[in-house]
Amino acid sequence: MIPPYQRIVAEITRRITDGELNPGDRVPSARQVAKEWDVALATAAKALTALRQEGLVEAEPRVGTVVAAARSRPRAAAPERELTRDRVVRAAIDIADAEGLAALSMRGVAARLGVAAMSPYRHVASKGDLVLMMADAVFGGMTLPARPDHWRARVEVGVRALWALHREHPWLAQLGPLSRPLLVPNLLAYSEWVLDGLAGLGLDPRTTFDLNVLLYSHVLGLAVHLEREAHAEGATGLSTEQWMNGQARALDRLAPAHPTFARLLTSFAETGYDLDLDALFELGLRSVLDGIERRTS
Amino acid sequence: MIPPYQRIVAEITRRITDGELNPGDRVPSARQVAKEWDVALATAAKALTALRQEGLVEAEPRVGTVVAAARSRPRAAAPERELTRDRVVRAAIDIADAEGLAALSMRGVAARLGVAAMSPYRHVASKGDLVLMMADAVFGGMTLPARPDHWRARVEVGVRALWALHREHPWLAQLGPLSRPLLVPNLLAYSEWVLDGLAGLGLDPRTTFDLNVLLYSHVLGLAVHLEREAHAEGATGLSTEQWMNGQARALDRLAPAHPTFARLLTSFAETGYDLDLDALFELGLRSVLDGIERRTS
DNA sequence: ACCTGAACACCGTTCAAGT
DNA sequence: ACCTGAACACCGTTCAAGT
Repeated sequence: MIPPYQRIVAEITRRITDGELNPGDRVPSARQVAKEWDVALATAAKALTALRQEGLVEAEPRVGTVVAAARSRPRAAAPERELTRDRVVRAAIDIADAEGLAALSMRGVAARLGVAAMSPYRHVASKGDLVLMMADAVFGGMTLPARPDHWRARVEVGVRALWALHREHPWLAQLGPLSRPLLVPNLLAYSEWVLDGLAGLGLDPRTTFDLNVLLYSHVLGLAVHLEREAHAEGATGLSTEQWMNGQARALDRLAPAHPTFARLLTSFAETGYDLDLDALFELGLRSVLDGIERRTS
Repeated sequence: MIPPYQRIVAEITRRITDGELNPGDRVPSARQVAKEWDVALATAAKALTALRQEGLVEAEPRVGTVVAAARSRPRAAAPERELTRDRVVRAAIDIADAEGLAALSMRGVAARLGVAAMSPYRHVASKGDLVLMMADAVFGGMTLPARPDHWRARVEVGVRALWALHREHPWLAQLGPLSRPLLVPNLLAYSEWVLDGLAGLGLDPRTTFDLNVLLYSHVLGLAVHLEREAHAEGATGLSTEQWMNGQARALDRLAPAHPTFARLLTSFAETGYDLDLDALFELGLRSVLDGIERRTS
């Protein structure tokens, strides 16, 4: 008995080798696979993951899953290249960027690098260790411009850079408070920048630290939505809009008990409602900094 | 070859049956177990989990792990009580409250209820389904007082209740944006409350929805810290203070590159620094509401 | 029909066997 | 000595065998 996901893998492999699908072409999404083969979304996702690990397809961040270029296909090749900690960390970041932190496994990292399952363990102590190194690596790539003079401009620049980093790597929001920053040395550069800005206010050390945490939390709270937005569609197989349409009947039932919610929601019937997280980020940032300014003046 | 964690289980079981440890007494913490048996913290935690699943010990939320009362010990007993969806969901909430969402497993739920591993599946479709039901159950228990007249008081009361709920059930922060609230009907009651408050401002529907998301994110961003705080000690085996002391040398090395951070941190040398998340929550809430008020006046 | 044990395809990690 | 396959103790979930 061949498991269903292997039948899907075999068929998509055939389409690629037969030239029905060419490098760069989108392969069916998990949602489409689920429909076409009449399987659960989890099974469809598994099939796509298997194809990805074989190097036949690649997750193109803002496009979907596409057929890999022929020369990148034998990913298990190039075994002469030495396995380094850096390559392990970078492979893990690639996986987390494309598929989320939940899809990151030590075995998956090894497969992506074409090495034995245990080989990464020569370079990282554990999965938790690897995740800290991933965070350190992306914080190390954070770019902060020339230091503005005014405290508020300094803080804004720093927090915006943190938000931009979370946009690029939404899995950062799943790491938690990083309350022990010395384990992620490159996070210190960010903290130093913001604390330096806040220090311009001459508040007591405790309040200064607190405000740094509050601003970090503001980014975190909104960034949590980023990862879910990126993967929610795959999980339910529906876009927010489709889902809203489908729930219209349920909404009618709920309307009597939730009049304000229902009234507001119906006003989105034509235009739709999509969350502008960037605007919310700016609104929250401005509000908090205004609040600080009012407190100290 | 007996796995190390089983040796630990056997020894602690002996201490309980021999009366060295009595109901209500604290058993060694994961940290203490790790030290006493010279094993990794993961192994120690595993031993305690096994004892918990046997019903010999219980996680007492703000105390630690204690010996269970004799009569509650044969937890696998009382099999005559029918397994219901409600009991499955409640057992899962208990586990998540005591040990975090990461420690929640379908098999663990079944073991806690003394039923076969597959029995819970007769009442929930999947683990994801169970988690949604858990969220719905705790949102259903959320208490909102009489409706204040002023819009701002209404919003404050609602958001504070949401924060209180996250304090009680920190795993709520791991659920993500819950951007499809109809799947968690009881969350709608909260949204309705806050939207009703915000509607008092007469803003356009889009901004009203946005502000609801911003306030929700504010709670989420800070609540993320709650779960980690609760479990960070177990994971590293050190309190924040112990850890800070231990890192003093590392700090000295980093001080030249991070002068502001180092200067602020040394000022905590005697008093220590502990995050007052409740104060930060209030500060952020006030700032955001002030910002809204200023925008609309 | 209802319930559940066995099985499958995963995990992270340990450890000893291979080179 | 360095590397890695086999093994262990888990997962969530499917499915067929048991009652």
